[in-house]
Amino acid sequence: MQGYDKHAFEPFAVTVDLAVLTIRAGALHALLVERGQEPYAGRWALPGGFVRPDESAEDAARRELAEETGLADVSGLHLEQLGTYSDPDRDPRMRVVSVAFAALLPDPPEPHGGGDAAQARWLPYAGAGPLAFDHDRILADAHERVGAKLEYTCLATAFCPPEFTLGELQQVYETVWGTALDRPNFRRKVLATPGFVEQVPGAARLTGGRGKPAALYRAGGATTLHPPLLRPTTEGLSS
Amino acid sequence: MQGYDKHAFEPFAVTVDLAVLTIRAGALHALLVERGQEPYAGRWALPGGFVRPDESAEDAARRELAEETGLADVSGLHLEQLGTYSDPDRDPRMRVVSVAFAALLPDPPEPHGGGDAAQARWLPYAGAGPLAFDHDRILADAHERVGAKLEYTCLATAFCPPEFTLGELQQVYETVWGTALDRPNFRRKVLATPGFVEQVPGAARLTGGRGKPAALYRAGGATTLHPPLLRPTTEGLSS
DNA sequence: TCAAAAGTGTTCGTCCTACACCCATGA
DNA sequence: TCATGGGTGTAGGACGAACACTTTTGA
Repeated sequence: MQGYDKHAFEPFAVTVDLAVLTIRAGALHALLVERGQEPYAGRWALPGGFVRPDESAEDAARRELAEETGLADVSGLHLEQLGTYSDPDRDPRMRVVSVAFAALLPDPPEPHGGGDAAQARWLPYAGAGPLAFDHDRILADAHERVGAKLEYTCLATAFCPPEFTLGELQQVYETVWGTALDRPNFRRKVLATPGFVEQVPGAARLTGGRGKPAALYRAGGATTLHPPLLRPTTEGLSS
Repeated sequence: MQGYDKHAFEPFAVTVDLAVLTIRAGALHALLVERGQEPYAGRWALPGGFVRPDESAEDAARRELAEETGLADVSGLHLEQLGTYSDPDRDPRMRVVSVAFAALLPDPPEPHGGGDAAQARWLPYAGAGPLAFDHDRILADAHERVGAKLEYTCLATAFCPPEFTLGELQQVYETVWGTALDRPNFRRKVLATPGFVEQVPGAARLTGGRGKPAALYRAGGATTLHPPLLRPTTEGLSS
């Protein structure tokens, strides 16, 4: 640990990769870009890019998120660091260390390739692979992380528009977890957690064309969920 | 995203920082090194170092862990990526992106500075700060992460020697969480989780000099804890 | 015989689960 | 009037919190 010398070490490129998730038509979708050149030409990949000299990885991720989605304001979107992928061989061209992020957004606006990348598209999570580089693993890690955080945080509202019904909120859980939930119990659980959601007074909306109009809710101030909303026995043990 | 050019971007240094935690004398301790030079000369810092060209961040972290603790075999220790800290100003000398790891180990052997760094020492977690760079935040994030993972994983055994008593396991929880737990209930909870611990047949050990000898247990094969062992109401809400 | 620590039993309340049932709306 | 989805009620069981109690050791 003698004095730093900018050339005492092999230079690393530092990038960000984004696992941008949303729920469309009852299925989990991810935002992907098609690679035009080698390596992995023609394969789908997570959007991402270099971290610039004057920004943090978080800054870079939000910048890329805005560029790739084409959204004017991404400041309210949930963006969370997933982890860093640093295998020496993950990019055959050179040493690239990538900080991966998961981003969650509500109703999916069709993206336009406003940024430097090729056209980005929403593809169903199931059957999206195989992706370029180690992006299959990053995307799977993002799914796993989000699924786990639904249990003990109020994250689910990040998938919903500003005003949503409890049925839509439940669909978030069911889609990410891939399981069905009991509606009455889900409803009670959510409403019993102070600050998870708050009702929009007097508002209601029809959902499936038919049926009773559903009351509308907004995300509340709470971030954690005590007690947690556990997904039905992932593994075959107790309870 | 034209072809990569090794000089098209500002070079980044990539390092690892380690939050090495243990429990000594009923208190959480962290392994720290004293800085000899500016910046932050004389301050304590987390051990760490550069990621080498041919290794991943995980490789580098385990290598540093061996060097700093002086342990011959660190392959069994719990080592987990915490996150990446990439604020452009976090190191005044140059752009350093650091991948932080949390490591957990049982009974603390006094480290010798076998590596390149100055003597590393175990300091109590409480009152360790202020540390150099953003290491206060990294260390706090490690504590928070470990505390949270105790709830829903079998991580606590990583703080224990190969054979331990349930009382010692309970001390891990109480020390990390800073709360007292009911012994009978803790015991039942742990034993009711298949694969959390398995009893060493016939073995027993005196703990406090007095009292009934405690049965010894080994870590089991399970990694997750269903249902979770929640810490007593962190925040003042439901239940 | 006392203190200390391990280990067992029991009670009581709360939460979760599972259903059955009613309400409002469009076709 | 029927299908569809929102919303309420309720009985039973599992689980956790609290605490009394027994057991085994060293002093």
